Amino acid sequence: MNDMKILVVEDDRPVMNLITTTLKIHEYEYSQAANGVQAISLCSSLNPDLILLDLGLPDIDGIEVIRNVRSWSSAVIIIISARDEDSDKIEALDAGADDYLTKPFSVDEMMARIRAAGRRMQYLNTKSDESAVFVNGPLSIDFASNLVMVSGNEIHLTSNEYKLLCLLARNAGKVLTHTWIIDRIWGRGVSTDIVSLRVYMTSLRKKLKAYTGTDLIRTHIGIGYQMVRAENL
Amino acid sequence: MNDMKILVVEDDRPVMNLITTTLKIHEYEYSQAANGVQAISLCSSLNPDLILLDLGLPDIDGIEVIRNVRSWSSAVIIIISARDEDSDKIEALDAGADDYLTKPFSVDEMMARIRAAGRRMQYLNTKSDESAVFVNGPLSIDFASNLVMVSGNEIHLTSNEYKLLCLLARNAGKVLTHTWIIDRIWGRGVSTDIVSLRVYMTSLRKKLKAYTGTDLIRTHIGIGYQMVRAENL
DNA sequence: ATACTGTTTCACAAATCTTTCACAAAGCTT
DNA sequence: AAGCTTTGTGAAAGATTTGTGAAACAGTAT
Repeated sequence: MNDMKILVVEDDRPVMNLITTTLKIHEYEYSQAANGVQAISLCSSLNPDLILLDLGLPDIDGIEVIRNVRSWSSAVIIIISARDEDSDKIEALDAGADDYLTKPFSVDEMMARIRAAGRRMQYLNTKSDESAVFVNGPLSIDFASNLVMVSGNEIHLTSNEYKLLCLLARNAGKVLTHTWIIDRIWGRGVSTDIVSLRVYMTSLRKKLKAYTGTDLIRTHIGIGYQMVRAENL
Repeated sequence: MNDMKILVVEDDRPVMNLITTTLKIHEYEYSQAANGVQAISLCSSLNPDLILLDLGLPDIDGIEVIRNVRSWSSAVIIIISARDEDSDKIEALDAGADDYLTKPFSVDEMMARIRAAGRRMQYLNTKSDESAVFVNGPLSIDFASNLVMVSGNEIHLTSNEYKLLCLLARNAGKVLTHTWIIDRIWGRGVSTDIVSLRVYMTSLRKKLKAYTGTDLIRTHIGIGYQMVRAENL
């Protein structure tokens, strides 16, 4: 039995069945909600560790559900959205969602995300957020000393590169949208283009890959970037 | 050779081998103990700088080992715990452990934490031990007599230059921000500009480089300065 | 007062970082 | 597979930050 409580929010019966059957097979403990009101209510009574949330609910807007839950829960939120809802997806991530699945999705993919989220959860719990040292595979960041090491070799990052890396690292596993990142590096409302962000991603990646072949940063086209935990790839 | 004595306390042979092999590769000096009694005994005779301690020992409770050692030693204690010893982990941190690794852990992560601990340790040691002589490549500083030597030649520094050098040396390896340095040399809230700091950096560097080609001080644009350890460049 | 030493300021050169741009590469859509 | 969109990347242009010599300033001893 996996020690993670999951709340599945989905109004489409067949999809709900597919999900719950899969969760059952993998021995996860789960509850179900078919609409937004029920989701929020169940969420507060069950306090789940992870929420699988379909954005297209019949009553409340999925984004509102995220905002509501995020205001008091630190559960990992994985949203489920149809392909042509890219803008909703971004809004959801900015509202506090952690990752997403695009319909139609494979159950393998779903399970992979859930496992990754489980590790992320555990990481957040045990590290109590403000650990002085961040470690992910060959990468380690000593926040106290402003030092970044790859495979034991110190690498030099510019101020913006370092900020970018810290954002990704402190939210490892989570998908960060372009605008979210830009807001935090250049400040809200600054006209800086996404083009600069791309250039920084290039040089950051180049430096991180100097001593290892692996690229810990994944691109989500049309959405943003994500640092993947080494054990998930 | 890294100048840190490490005591590894682990009863599981394969894990012990993994750890010691890794330490050997990175040229750390280490000793081994397979149980709590041995650990405490070796600890008092060797007085290690860092202890890697598995919580699940066959004889004494790991927490007791920590309490015992902490009562007289200031060694950095990094505990190794299995996932199901999570509550013990908290107790261990309360008892005086400094950091922890959860089994299974990667050797990369272990090394990152050991290095971080090393940096912290060095900071604490040199800070409290005023009579220590700092040595880094061709540079040596005798804090007791305020004597600075480069390649065996005594050099004369002004008061501010000396303060600056001491800050860098006592935090060797660490990146120090401009404001941090300024606060410490001129006092907090003093309006002294960063321009002066630059001028001091120039003259300090000039004097340090008088007898050696190497520049031990690295500039981090937009951030501050760092004294790099000679073995790292 | 003068010489001496150390500190701060200033102006400009040098180094480095940031942004922009053009085009290649990769990813989606049909 | 073709066409369109998004992302990656090297290089140039632009903007900032640093480095440095020299001058102005401050304090002390001669």
